[in-house]
Amino acid sequence: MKDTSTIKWPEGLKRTKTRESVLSVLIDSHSPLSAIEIFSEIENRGESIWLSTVYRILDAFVEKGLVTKTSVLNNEITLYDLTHSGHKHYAVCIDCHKIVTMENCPMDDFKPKFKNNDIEVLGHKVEIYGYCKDCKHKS
Amino acid sequence: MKDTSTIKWPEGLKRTKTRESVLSVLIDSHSPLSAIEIFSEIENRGESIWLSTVYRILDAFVEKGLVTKTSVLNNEITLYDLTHSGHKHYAVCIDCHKIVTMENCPMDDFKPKFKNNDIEVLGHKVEIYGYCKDCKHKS
DNA sequence: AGTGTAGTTGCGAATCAATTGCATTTAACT
DNA sequence: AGTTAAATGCAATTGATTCGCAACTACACT
Repeated sequence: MKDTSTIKWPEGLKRTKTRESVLSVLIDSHSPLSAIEIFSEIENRGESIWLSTVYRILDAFVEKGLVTKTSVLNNEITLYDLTHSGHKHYAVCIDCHKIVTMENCPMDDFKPKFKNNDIEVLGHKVEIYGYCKDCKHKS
Repeated sequence: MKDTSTIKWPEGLKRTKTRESVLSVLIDSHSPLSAIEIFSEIENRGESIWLSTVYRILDAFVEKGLVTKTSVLNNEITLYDLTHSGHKHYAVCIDCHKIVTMENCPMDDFKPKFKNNDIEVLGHKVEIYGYCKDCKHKS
């Protein structure tokens, strides 16, 4: 299991074996993972955990800001990733569901306009979908 | 039931009573609705329909391009709306879930950047979240 | 108008991700 | 080491959505 000491452990959460496992998997991953992928990876490593525990741990991490929850493709996929300093957006392959990180953000110099309602904007989400280079040329 | 004849009926779909009902509710609505909201509205009008039928009809309409499916707030809400000529994005109130349409789109003059992967971009989704003016000043 | 048939719906059961309840276990403080 | 609130194992449940199948109906063709 990858050392999780590089991450500052969130206050108020006990440092348990299952939580270390989940965090470790997230640290090792290059891209966002689903709860089931995290669960499977932990089982593959020979450790034991319950899926409901994974969900509970992810919820706790999200609440502490350590992890960011994102969903893409109109509900089909919910993913979890370590919260990165600058926020990120993703492009998703419609076919193989590969996730590619966007390097820039369209909202950086953009002011959303609403007709008469004013909205206190807290955040935004941008998702791009299409085909990755591997899937572009399938049958 | 509102007259649905202003909308060109999609080819290959039989014009049935239930489909007219669903379309009529969508025409009457000012903003996107969930499947259950559509179902309830039809029941409230004294007509009878099954929820699974609503889903099937919405799927068919989406496939024909008549209706657009959107989900917001990280999976919590899936909404259906008549497809508008120009595409739309929404701002969602985190509290009351009110939907406000954005008048402009940040992607209009924006080129997404990816490190080494190239993506054939087919579309995008932008979602803004925050508090609407009604919820801004709650306790 | 009557008939054939593919498409559609009623209805219930099934699915799937996610959540919850409760008894047991454990991390962390004294 | 003892105490306790928090965390987990485990199973059952929820809630949105989908599926299977028999009955029905819109529509095309006599």
